[in-house]
Order: sequence, then structure tokens, then C-alpha cells
Amino acid sequence: MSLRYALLAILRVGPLSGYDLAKQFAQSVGHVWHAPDSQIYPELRKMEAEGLVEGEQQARGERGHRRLYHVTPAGDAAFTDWMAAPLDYQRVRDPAHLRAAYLEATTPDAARAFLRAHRAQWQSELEQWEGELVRIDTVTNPMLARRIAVTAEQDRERTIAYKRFTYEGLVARARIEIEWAERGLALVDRLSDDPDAGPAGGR
Amino acid sequence: MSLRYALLAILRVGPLSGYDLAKQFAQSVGHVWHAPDSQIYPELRKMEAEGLVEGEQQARGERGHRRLYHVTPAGDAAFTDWMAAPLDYQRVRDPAHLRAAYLEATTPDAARAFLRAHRAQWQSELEQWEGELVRIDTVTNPMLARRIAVTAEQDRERTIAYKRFTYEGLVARARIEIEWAERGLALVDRLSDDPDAGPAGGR
DNA sequence: TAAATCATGTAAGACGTTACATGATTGC
DNA sequence: GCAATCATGTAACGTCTTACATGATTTA
Repeated sequence: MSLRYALLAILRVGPLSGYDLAKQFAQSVGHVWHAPDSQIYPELRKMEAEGLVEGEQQARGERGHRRLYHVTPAGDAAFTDWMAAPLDYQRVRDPAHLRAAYLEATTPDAARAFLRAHRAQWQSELEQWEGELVRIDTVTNPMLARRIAVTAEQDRERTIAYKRFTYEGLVARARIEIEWAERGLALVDRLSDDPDAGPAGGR
Repeated sequence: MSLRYALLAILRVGPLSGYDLAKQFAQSVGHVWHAPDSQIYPELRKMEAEGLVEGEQQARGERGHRRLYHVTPAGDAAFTDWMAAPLDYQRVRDPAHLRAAYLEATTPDAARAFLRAHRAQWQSELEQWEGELVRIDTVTNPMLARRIAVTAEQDRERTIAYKRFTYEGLVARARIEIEWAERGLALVDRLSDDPDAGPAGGR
């Protein structure tokens, strides 16, 4: 249900074709809300049918074409309504913590492999998000630059501050996950050191 | 795809009816993987069709009945295979951070309402998970107690340690989300204090 | 005898994934 | 002329949500 608002957020900056939108999406809001092209095109059509965006067919060469979408007043209202409405939180569904709860059922090696993969996963997210933070500070992200260009000067600080705030949150979460995986690796070591009766445990 | 492994994890402790399983589920693994009854019953049937569990129809009174499920060797193997296989991470899809990225598009009051709700949401999760930590330490959680009862003594420490590790991770994450929301509230205050040209910002 | 709870679902639809399909145009 | 990339999807399938449906048994 959030996909359309992610799309509206981008389109509000200026009209784009589905293709360009998908590219911009991937390097901006896609960092917090992933969507493949195969979901974006149909959603745009659906939004058009509901009057949130308007598509304008354009010729491109002899028989090529593309559809340029722009936000309608209704689309703008839908976006601001969503911003003011309570967010619906999904129920917890966390495969990593599910598995962690049963690590005693596997070998120490498998447990380590899982925890190392978890660390690597979040390390890679962390790098993405830290990269974004740099691009926010330097206004290097193309999406943000476009947005800043159409934003009144007195609103620029706020725009940038909230972007920064968002990515700081993501970075903090990634760090927590990495630390957790590392504590897990230490725990596996400790528990597999003394298999039955060491000085600290066993009974 | 993880639901069946969550179900297997519980059934491995001992046979249960779908009804009992759903209850136990909610107060143990349901803290990390939510599933409604309407998903559990069909999944059990599907798992039975695939030979992972076996259901035994039992009479209950005159014409009542219930179906007692137990894990087959194939189900056990499926579980341990899953434990040893790489976990597939879902792509990021985070409505709260999506909204946070565009808070400049709404009023300070709406921004505050969102951030307070976010804090409340994670505060409530935090309480759940901290409660679980206490029930782990005191072996008060009925699921854990059943599991410990059927676990060889030298494996009990590990079983408890991994449960604790899991919930510690969840607690840490909840705290991070709460802190983030609080930093956000402070940010809204700062940004709405000086609407156009204060000493620290504006231009 | 009425309420609680035991017991098991179905049905419709939204959302998301994966893989595949197709053709035009631009740059080398 | 060929590759890259521009451009837009469809189709099938799986998961999850929400709401509803039904009846039996136990306990107060």
C-alpha cells in the first residue's frame, strides 16, 4: 500500500516516464522501499485509472513512444493525506531472529555461517546508507538535487534535515544488527568451547 | 516461506493439534514471526500433503474431533536443512523510514504525531520482548519449559542462551527505534521554532 | 441454558516475486 | 551492423490479510 506514495513522492518533484521513474526510484526512495519495474509500471497505470497521476503519451523517433506521468491535484491530496494519516505497522516477521532462536538445533559451523551472513548483509546495507548520507550532505544525489532545485529556499534546510534523519536511523539499525551478529559469533564460540562441562557452565 | 519452519520448530518439541499449536505459537515464536490461525491450519494441511508432518484424527466427545500433528523424519530433515541453508533476506520495505524521508511535506503536528506513534509502537514491542527475556531467565514461558523438559541437560544452557540472544537483539532494535523517534521529535521542534530566519538556519 | 473456549477452516483480494517477452532507438 | 539502453509490460505463482463461517464441548 506504500508503493504508490513512494511513487508520488518522486513524481511530485516533476513529471517522469515510467522508465525514468524506475531509475530514479532505485537510487533514492528505493533505499527504503524496494520495487521492481514489473511492479512500478502496473501501479502507475492503476494510479492513472484512479486519477492520482496523468500519463501523456509522447512520440519517440518514428514509432517509439513513452508515457510521461505527472501528479494530479487528487494525487497530491492523496499524498498529503497519507502523510497525515497513522501509519499501519506490519506484524513482525523476522526470519533472522526466527532462526537465531533455534541455533542450538544446528552445528556451530552452521550457526557461524548464518551469523556471518547476517553481518555481511547488514554491512552491505550500512555501506549503501552511509553512502547516501554523504550524498545528502553534498547534495550529490540526483533526486535530492532536483528536489532542492524546485524547493523554496526557506524549506531546503528542512528537506535535507529529514533526509539526513531518515538515513541516520537506517545506519543506526544496521550497526545494531552487525553488533548483534558479532555478539552471536562470540556466543557460539563460548558455547562450543566446552561441549559438556566447562568451568562456567554445563549445569 | 519461513512459516513452516516456525511451525516445525514448535512441533519438534512434541505433537500438538492445530488449535494448541496456534496458541503456543502466539506466545513463543509468534513474537518474531506473526501468523493468524487462518494461515496456520492450511499450512499444516499443506505440510501434511508434503510429508513433513503427520496428522492423526482424534475423537473428542460424541462427534467433536481434533487433529494431532507430529513431525515426520522428513519434516525433521527439512527443518535442519533450513537451519543450515543460507537465509533469504527480503528486500527493504520500511514504511516508517519512507515517511520520515518526506516529513518536510507535512505539518509539524502531523510529523510529531507520526513520530510519537512510532515511539509508542516500538515501546509496546519493547515491553513484549523484555517480558519474554524475564520469562526466559525464569524458564516461565510454557513453550520454553516444555522444550527444556525434553532437552538433554548438557544442551539446556545452549537452548536458553540462544533464546536470550534472540530477544536481546530484538530489544536492542526496539531501543534504537525509540531513540530515533525521539531524535526526530527534537528535530521537528528545532525546525519549527524558527520558521524562516533564525540564528542557526534559514539561509 | 448460556457463555466461553475448543476446533477447523473458506473465500476474496492485495501485494510481491520471478521469469519471461517484445520491440525501438542511440552510440560505437 | 551490433550492443547497449530505452521503454513497457505480462503471466504465474506464492504469501499474507481480512472477514466471515460453522459447529461441538465444557463450565458456570
